[in-house]
Amino acid sequence: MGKINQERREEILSAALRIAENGGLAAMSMRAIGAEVGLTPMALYGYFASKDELLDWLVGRVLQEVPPPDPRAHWPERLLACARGARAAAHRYPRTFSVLLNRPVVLPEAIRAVDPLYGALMDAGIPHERVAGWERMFSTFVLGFAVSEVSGRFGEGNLGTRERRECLDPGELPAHHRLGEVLDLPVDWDAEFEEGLARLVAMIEEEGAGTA
Amino acid sequence: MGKINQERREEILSAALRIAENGGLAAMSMRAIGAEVGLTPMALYGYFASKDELLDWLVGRVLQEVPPPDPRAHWPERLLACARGARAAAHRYPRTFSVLLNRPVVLPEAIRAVDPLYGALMDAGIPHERVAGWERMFSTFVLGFAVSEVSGRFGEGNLGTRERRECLDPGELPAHHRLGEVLDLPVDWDAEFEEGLARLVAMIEEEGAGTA
DNA sequence: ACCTGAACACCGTTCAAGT
DNA sequence: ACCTGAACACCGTTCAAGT
Repeated sequence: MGKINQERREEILSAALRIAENGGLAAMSMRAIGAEVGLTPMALYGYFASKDELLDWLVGRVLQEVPPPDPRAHWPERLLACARGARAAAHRYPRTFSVLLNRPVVLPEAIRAVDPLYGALMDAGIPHERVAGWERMFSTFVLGFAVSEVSGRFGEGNLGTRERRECLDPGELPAHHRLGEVLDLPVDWDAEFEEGLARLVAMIEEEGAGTA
Repeated sequence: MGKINQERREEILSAALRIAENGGLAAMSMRAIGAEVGLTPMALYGYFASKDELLDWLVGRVLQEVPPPDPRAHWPERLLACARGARAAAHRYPRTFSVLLNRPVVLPEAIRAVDPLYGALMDAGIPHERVAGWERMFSTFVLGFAVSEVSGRFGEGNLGTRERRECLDPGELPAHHRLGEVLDLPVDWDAEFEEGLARLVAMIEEEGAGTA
């Protein structure tokens, strides 16, 4: 077991990432990945037991691109750095990033990515038994926002919203009708992300201060 | 165009949902769906232009199972009802629910599901131009939490966490090491969801009161 | 330790044809 | 309007074989 060429494995994962970003996750077949690195598809099974396992490793590959925060910075800056780094990775790999939310991650890379968050929350004064819960809140917001953004769930720059709204019975959509054109205003996604983040940090500070 | 048997369409979507829940999303092939409703796979293309479009409709099918809140209830209760209804749907369809976060939803059902949230936020006193942003925060939390729960991202009841932690260099995971056994405590997911929800509602109330 | 070729049981989708 | 059968170009994966 185990004595397999690690560099080659990284090379394969990078190829998979490249293919997914160029043609979408559906284009990322074992055959396509193999061709990209100059191998038969069957050769990949020497590095990954199945395509499913390859996808697990791909989660780790994406997580590696979220740089760990500077440990000398104050805890709010460390939280912000993790959050912004994760969102930046989502923008860099918009077609692949959603795997982070879809797969039950049990990789070393996942634990390694969480550790700085635990550290920052403890430094904020959060009681130990509540650190994991706050980390879940924080990462759920960050990943949920980032995935919604790149998957288009938030609407693609609100194009076409108006038309779609109007082809529905207005009596069925009273709130949309009351809001009207306000819904077509452009959105500053950076600002919205930062505002949510700031609120979370403020809540963490408050809970931390209460027990300091 | 358009004059197609709607009941049959619903029947097909229910069959698709059934198959995905029994065997996972990967088992939901056009062939399997066809067989489940007693049709050739090709017959499905009379109802959906492609499997991708069928998946879009499936999002609507799942959203239909989130009951609209009682419009006579106070706005916080309406928000809570929507959130709990969505999470309940996630628990009912754990293997299918993640499609809600992965697909750019442009269906009437999606707009219909959002309308009660817009209404509640306006009744809370949120300025009109900030209603959509608050709705995104709220639904991101609800969907993100629910998807993380059913996809296993939060850890499967924390089983095996300890072992996984220990096979990593403890010097690389200082925060995990400091927290130690606290990380193995059981989690009350209902309570954690409700706590996050309560915080959101409190924040909404605060912003609404500031401009009332 | 690493890779290949042929083969198996599947996919989504098109197209011509049937009622 | 609705459905079928045959066919095309793909899948992931196994297995025996090669170096």
